[in-house]
Amino acid sequence: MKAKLPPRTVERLSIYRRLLDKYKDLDEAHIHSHKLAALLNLTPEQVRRDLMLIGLTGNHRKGYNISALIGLIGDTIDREESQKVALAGIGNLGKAVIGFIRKSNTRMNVVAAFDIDKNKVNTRLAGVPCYEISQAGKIIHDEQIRIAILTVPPEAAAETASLLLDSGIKGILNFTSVHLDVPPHIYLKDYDIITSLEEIGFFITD
Amino acid sequence: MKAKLPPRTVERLSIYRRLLDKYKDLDEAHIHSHKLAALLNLTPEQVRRDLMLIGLTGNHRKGYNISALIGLIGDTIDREESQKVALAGIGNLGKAVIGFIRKSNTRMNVVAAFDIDKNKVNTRLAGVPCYEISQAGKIIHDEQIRIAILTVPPEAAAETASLLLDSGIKGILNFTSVHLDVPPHIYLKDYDIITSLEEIGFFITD
DNA sequence: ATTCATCTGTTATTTTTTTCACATTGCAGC
DNA sequence: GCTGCAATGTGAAAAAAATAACAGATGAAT
Repeated sequence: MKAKLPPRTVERLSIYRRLLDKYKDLDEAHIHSHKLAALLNLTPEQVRRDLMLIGLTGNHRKGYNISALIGLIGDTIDREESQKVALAGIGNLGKAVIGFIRKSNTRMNVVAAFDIDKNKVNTRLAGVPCYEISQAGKIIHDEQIRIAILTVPPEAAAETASLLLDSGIKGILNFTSVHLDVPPHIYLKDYDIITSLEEIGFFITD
Repeated sequence: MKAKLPPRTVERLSIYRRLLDKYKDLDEAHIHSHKLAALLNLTPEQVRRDLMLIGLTGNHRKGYNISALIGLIGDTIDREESQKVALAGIGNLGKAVIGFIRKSNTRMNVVAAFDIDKNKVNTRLAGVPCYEISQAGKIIHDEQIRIAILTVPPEAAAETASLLLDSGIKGILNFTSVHLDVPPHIYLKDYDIITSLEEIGFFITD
């Protein structure tokens, strides 16, 4: 499996799944591309194309079977049963992210959190054990964690990132506004709150 | 001014400015597209084209004048001196976002925060006054706030969003994983942490 | 059983975004 | 003042993404 999919499609698949997860308890067993598109401000064509790309075939009259859809998206974008994630930086943002992940029913699983503050260490945060950052190398290696979330202050970003990469991390979700210099085989995804805000500021119409 | 720019370009312009803001204290007065591109994992062509689109002309030998660049980006993507922003939902995430914005030197300015929790109300959070959500309509209207950040729990998302829109908000940065149904003239930007994580999970290579 | 409206699956088209390629420019060094 | 290297500026090409268009399928209605 695991065909080469466009990044945008992968993003949307994740969104479809999460939306439909809430939907599946309702009466309907099927959903039309129109409906799904309307719920997500997309076009029906876009939805159909995405589902076509993962090989899902819907019923020409009833639409797509919701549970089949959820299952196939899982087969396509998930890896093992659950993927381990480390989080570095237990501030407000770090805590918020842990809470988010825990509440969602993703297969992403935060198994360790790190900070330099010794007061935060050796506790549990929403079930996640917190360690001192100096132990990150060992724990990430031992637990074979591949994905890290970076929520440290900007001044610690570069150093922490390089520590994470040395420990075997392959993908980073970077919340700091610092631009990280990573080797090409590392998947880096930046999220920059200020940029998003300024984009909104530019595009809103009075 | 305010020509029609591609959304991606606007995003990058915001990033250029923030990066160079840190740079401008250094010795160099100019920067080459190569250098800027390398710092941000972009291509030099992309940088040059973005700058071309806003009408910035660099020196063929020395590159782009940093302060001219910062100034012109400001003229292009900023509106007035500062743009007022409201934030709804003073949890960990809300606090983190307020901190982020305050530390960055953007012209975006969070002038009011709202929550239902009466304990959080009538205090100040990093200088931002906190009000009960019931006052949002009045305050947003009186202060002519146009942009809102939504960091409430998912179950309150739809209701809060519609309250914000009724109060005159034109653009929303949505951190809840709930999909909001907004009229076409509203600029909505969703940010979905889980989706980003799952995207990383899909694209990392072992 | 047949018609019909409507939805899917997919090819074609358009639009957007990125990359390529290269003529042009400006400064350093001779 | 030349000469040449190393930038920029930009049209053209390519790639990626979104949209349109429509043939074929299917269940509902008659």
